Amino acid sequence: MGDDLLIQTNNISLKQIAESGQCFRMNQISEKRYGLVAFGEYVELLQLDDCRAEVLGVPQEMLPVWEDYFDLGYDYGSVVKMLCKGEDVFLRKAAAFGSGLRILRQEPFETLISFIISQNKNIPAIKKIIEKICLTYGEKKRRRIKGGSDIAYYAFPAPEKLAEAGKDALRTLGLGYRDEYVHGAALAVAEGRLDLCKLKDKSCEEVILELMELRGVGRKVASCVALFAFHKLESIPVDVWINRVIEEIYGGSFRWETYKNQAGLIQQYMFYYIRNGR
DNA sequence: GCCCAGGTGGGAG
DNA sequence: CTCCCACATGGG
Repeated sequence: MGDDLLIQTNNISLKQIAESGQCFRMNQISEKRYGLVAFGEYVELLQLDDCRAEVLGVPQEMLPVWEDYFDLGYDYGSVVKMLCKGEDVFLRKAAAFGSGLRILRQEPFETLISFIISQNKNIPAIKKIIEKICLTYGEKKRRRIKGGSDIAYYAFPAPEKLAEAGKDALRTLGLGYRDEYVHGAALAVAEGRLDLCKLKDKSCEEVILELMELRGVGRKVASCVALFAFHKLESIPVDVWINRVIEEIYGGSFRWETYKNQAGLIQQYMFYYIRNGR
């Protein structure tokens, strides 16, 4: 089986994280329960109360990885408090509304492919295609979570699998014109031209520029990978929603420099609030 | 049937 | 530099 990881920290909301648009394989099962596939494992997440959550089905040796995944070492409470006390009315509301958000440390390759797919697509469509990719090319596994039934799930495929698949086969999954982008990125990683492991230690801007070498990866997608996989909190993905905030709330420009190493997190509060709050 | 989606690449001005 | 368009597909 596996052990269960009890997470005790302020500012954790599974609901908010699942709806935050940073991950695409975290799905609600029931009121306070979510299912998630990552690191080739299926786990279930349980919201116990405002400051406690539980990860069910974690193998012993994977405990540190999952603690890392949920970024337990970072004090989100202090950022929320700072914003709620600040003068920016919009950010005050945004931080209060999304106070349970966290920036996950997701697997780089999966994050890269996911956000290549995300371009010009809405979140439900993105999730559907990713699931189809996993179903078609990912390894099939089984797992029983305590108090649940036997679950079959599919890991996110390795770069080699998607590289071998070829873009014509990928097209049939509904990727549209993104087929060559996905295939090209998988090939670059599989052939070692792009070493995702090495990016981890580089600066935010270096990560973004290197990822932008890939065809189909612009600044927005690269920024998402930098933020949601490599945890570069100064990375600021600017999409149609953030542009909408800047236009409608801030009259055309926003001073990101004010928030430096928290800019990416600020961006996430904005994104979540404008889409789900007001 | 219509509009739009966590954009990008390419070209024109 | 900024504007503008095509791109393939599907959700609401």
